[in-house]
Amino acid sequence: MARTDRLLDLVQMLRRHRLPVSGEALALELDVSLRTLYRDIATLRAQGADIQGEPGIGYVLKPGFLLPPLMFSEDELEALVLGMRWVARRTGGSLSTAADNALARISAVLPKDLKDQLDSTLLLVGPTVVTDDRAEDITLIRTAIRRERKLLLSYQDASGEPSDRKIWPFALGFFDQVRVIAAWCELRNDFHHFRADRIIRMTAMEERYPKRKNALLKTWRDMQTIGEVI
Amino acid sequence: MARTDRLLDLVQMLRRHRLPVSGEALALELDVSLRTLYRDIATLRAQGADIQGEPGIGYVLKPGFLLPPLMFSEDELEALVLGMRWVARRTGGSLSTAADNALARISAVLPKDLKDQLDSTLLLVGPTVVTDDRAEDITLIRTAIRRERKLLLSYQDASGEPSDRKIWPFALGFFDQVRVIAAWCELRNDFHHFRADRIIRMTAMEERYPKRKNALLKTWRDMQTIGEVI
DNA sequence: GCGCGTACTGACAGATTTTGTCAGTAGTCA
DNA sequence: TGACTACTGACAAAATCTGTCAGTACGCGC
Repeated sequence: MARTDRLLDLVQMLRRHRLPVSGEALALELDVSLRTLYRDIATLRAQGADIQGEPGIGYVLKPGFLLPPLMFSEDELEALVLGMRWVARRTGGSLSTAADNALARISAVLPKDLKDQLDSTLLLVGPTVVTDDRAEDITLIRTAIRRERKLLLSYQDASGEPSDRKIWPFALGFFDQVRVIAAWCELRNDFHHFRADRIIRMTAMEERYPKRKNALLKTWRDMQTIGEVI
Repeated sequence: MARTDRLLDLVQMLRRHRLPVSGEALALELDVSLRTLYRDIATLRAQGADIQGEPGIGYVLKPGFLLPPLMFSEDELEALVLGMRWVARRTGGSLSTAADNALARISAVLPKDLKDQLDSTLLLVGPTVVTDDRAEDITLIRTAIRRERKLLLSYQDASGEPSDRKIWPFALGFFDQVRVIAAWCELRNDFHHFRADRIIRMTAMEERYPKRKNALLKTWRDMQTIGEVI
């Protein structure tokens, strides 16, 4: 199974490089000939990897990762299906789409009888009563968190008082009725939660905030009164 | 990649047989020698398949399935993580455990940097306000649905009136605050929803109900007023 | 246009892996 | 005990993978 493992390594290498890499460089790193590398690229593409190659430039992999062969139990299949259905119905934007796609991807490689079992999994997700925010905002928030970028908020707090805030978002909490951004607030100079349904306007900034999101989460979790919330 | 494909086929074959199958029969069906089959079994076990083999008996696979190598996008990874977290926190019983396991399984095969990204996915699920039912009941209901077995219910309807019912459960709906069993009720001779928090006592019966759960679901969905609910 | 760097393909022989055969051990059931 | 089966080791044959070489095509800078 040396080849299978090498294919995995190749995907990881491509993931690490953001700029185009030449096939020659990849072949060198994997310690195989260029010809073999081209064959490996072809195999990965056949398996669904979105690898772009341009003559004179090199290879770029659309962000993603390869899962090796994996065993799941029946219960795990049901959990997977229910979870993806929940995300698809309750989050919105690109996350909903991703949940649908993930399920479709799994479904596509399953033998027919299992596919039927998956499609007919009788765990259903009820309709939402959440009416707070536009679906696209979720994507905006997620991107800001992932890239550690500041957000500009026109916010209305519990008392109805409006304010403009610059925040450092580091987590997004999904509650039954509402979504909450956990962030550092520059105005208050402290951690704060922002309910998505109280956001009047939101703008993604290119400015990076000066801490790591994981560090912020850790500090925030250590403050127990808040840590218990999520 | 002939071998990889054959391993997949082998798992499917094992899934189809409920009773022990001899290695010789499997080898014949796969058109390989017995020696090769033993090697394949060993490989699958190394990959995590729970295959039991007993001399003089044959092989049995603990219900499960094998996923071939699969590409996922970053968004799909986030959707997967959030979905599993939701199932783990909000369902209970064996389904929660399955969600945790599924995530752990995926996490285990990921390269370190992706594992970190998975662990630190900052989409969180809020605490539940559901206080309706014991977690084990979910498992009981799921099993009854999967096996198409009747359930005996001591139920208290909306007006508080208690009643004993024999039902044919075919779906389980997850709402924000409550879970609902969709079933055919022998007492009313009609479809009915049963809120899990109004169930006083529940017993799984060995008696099979005389229809297919998918047929019941279809009929039920076609009755639009109810179909809109879930 | 020309040269350079790169992606990509086909052919074929050598290297590597997989497979079959054979031989043998050990466990379970009747 | 005998029949049936899981499992392992060794080794040569078969199949697959790999490297080398030769060639085409595309984009970019000069």
